[in-house]
Amino acid sequence: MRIATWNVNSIKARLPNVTAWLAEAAPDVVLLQELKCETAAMPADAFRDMGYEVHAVGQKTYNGVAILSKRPVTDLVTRLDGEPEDEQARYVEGTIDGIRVASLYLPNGNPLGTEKYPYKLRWMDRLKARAASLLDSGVPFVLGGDYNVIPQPEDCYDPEAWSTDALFRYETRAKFRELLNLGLTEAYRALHPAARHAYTFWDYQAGAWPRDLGIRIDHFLLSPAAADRLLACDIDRGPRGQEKASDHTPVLLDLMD
DNA sequence: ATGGTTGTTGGACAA
Repeated sequence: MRIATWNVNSIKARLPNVTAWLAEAAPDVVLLQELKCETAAMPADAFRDMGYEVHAVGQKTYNGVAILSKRPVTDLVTRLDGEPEDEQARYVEGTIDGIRVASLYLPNGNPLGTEKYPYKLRWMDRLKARAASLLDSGVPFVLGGDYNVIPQPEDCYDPEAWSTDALFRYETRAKFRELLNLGLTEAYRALHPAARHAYTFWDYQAGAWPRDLGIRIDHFLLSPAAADRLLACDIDRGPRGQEKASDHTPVLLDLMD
């Protein structure tokens, strides 16, 4: 099974880029983030025409996640437990061929000193609780998406400059490690321990892309049973260099069938 | 040190 994750920064603005890339990369499952549209406004027909089921969880203007799948998706979950008043569209999860697969958009958390950062940390606690529950269930699972977390200094171009940012500060990385220490495998780093400049996001500003000033924030976290089936995990920088690109580029995961 | 960009939206806000 081939699974892709991609923060598209508006599915409407990115539709030609996304459909062209899907035709070439041919993933069985696609995890999208930052749809920036309401659920009903998701351009689902474009993906159905390519053989995908479409399961979007959207809202106006901000956030929004989706799972596209060539095989049936069952038992959909569309939010994380723990904060019933939270209406941000950041999580969707379903079962595909016996694997629980989630598309998540973890809060950015900037600027520090506002409610945004505590919200990010609480959201990470809620995700950890969900992962613990899935581990208890024994089902293999893959949590993919935009984590808005730079795990290690080698995952950004200038660790010193990022040291006080919500994506990299110590407390954020510690929470991410808590998640990993449940027993999850971060697929890209597990397969490419020495990789440098393996970025998934480059800011639109200040020539970040041509200068390769990026960060690695889009990840796949795998349960032990899913990690046993890990074949490959790679970043495709191609889409970031195209016209009208998202500021993120897709990451691909291959699991043994 | 500031400003630099893109998307949604029709002035900021988010990233």
